[in-house]
Amino acid sequence: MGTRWLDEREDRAWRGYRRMRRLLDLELARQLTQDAGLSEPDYDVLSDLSETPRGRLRLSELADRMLWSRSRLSHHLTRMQQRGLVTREECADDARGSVVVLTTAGRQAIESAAPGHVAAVRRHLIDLLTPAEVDALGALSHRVVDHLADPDLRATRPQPEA
Amino acid sequence: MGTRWLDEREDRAWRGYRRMRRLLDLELARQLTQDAGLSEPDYDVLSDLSETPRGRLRLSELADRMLWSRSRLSHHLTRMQQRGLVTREECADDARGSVVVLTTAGRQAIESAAPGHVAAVRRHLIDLLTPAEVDALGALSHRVVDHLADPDLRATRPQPEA
DNA sequence: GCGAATTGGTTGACATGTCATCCAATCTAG
DNA sequence: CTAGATTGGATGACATGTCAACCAATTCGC
Repeated sequence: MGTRWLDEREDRAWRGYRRMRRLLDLELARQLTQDAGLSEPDYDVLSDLSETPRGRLRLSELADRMLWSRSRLSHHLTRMQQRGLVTREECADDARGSVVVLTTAGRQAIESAAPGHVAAVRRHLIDLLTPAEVDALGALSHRVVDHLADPDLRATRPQPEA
Repeated sequence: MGTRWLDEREDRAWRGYRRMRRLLDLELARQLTQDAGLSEPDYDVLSDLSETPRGRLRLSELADRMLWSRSRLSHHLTRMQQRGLVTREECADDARGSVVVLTTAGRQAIESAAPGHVAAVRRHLIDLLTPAEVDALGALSHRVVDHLADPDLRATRPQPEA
């Protein structure tokens, strides 16, 4: 069977998406390090932590939310720990587990970084879109996410029933 | 001045975009390594090279197209060179320069990887979107790219006239 | 209970990316 | 022409990410 290549409009969307991705990343990373001394991964960790009631989360729970491997998170946390942004505590329920805890410095870092970061996200993305485009992006991305999260739908051909 | 945080729909779009990014990356990388033994960066290098008439491009020209630093590209090329996918040749016009050349093996690699890769892009993204959404994504991403590429527009406040 | 399988997390080796520096070739101004 | 600035690219040191192996605590089957 011949390959269905991308037609002109599909190609335009795909190339545009990848270029946008890359440029947006570069700019947001630049802004973050310059204004707050944080990398994007740092920001994401702190941000997810700060959204929980007391700034604490099981390592695996945090990894799942971020779509990171436990290994990656563990490595990253040791680095952030050395900079005083987070600490690890032992887990009461499960002696294997560890709980990641936002330090005061970490809380401060994310709180002072957030306004500038959000402003950059607005300036370089959100505020450039019409309301309809914002909704379209929301709808389309969630559809893609749901699809990728469902192992059955992800396969090339229909899967045998469970 | 208070921060203009993202409202619910903007937040939904922004989070969705980032999750989509991540999951799509993971899946496409998985598919590429598994089916073709290439990483996404490998694929991009080969792809850009193969789009030129004779599979040759100045290193800096390639770096610019890919939005990579020359350093990154240079490192990556030495690795790809060791695997026999590309070679470097001296540049006739400019003795400092070097020309990146697609080898036969490199050409073969991209040609055999492309169909599966495009199919994955379709399956996990393009074919999940309505034609209107494809166009919207194309339009919006190009707008963002143009904005980020223009140093004047990128700044927080209006720049002084040139 | 108890041994086997599983899970949560860490670690080390290695691949990849970034940053600053360096060198040689080119360009520019006088 | 030629000294100084700039450019194209390579390189080494270091930060980050991945993968496989590992260890200890938990869970599962019986």
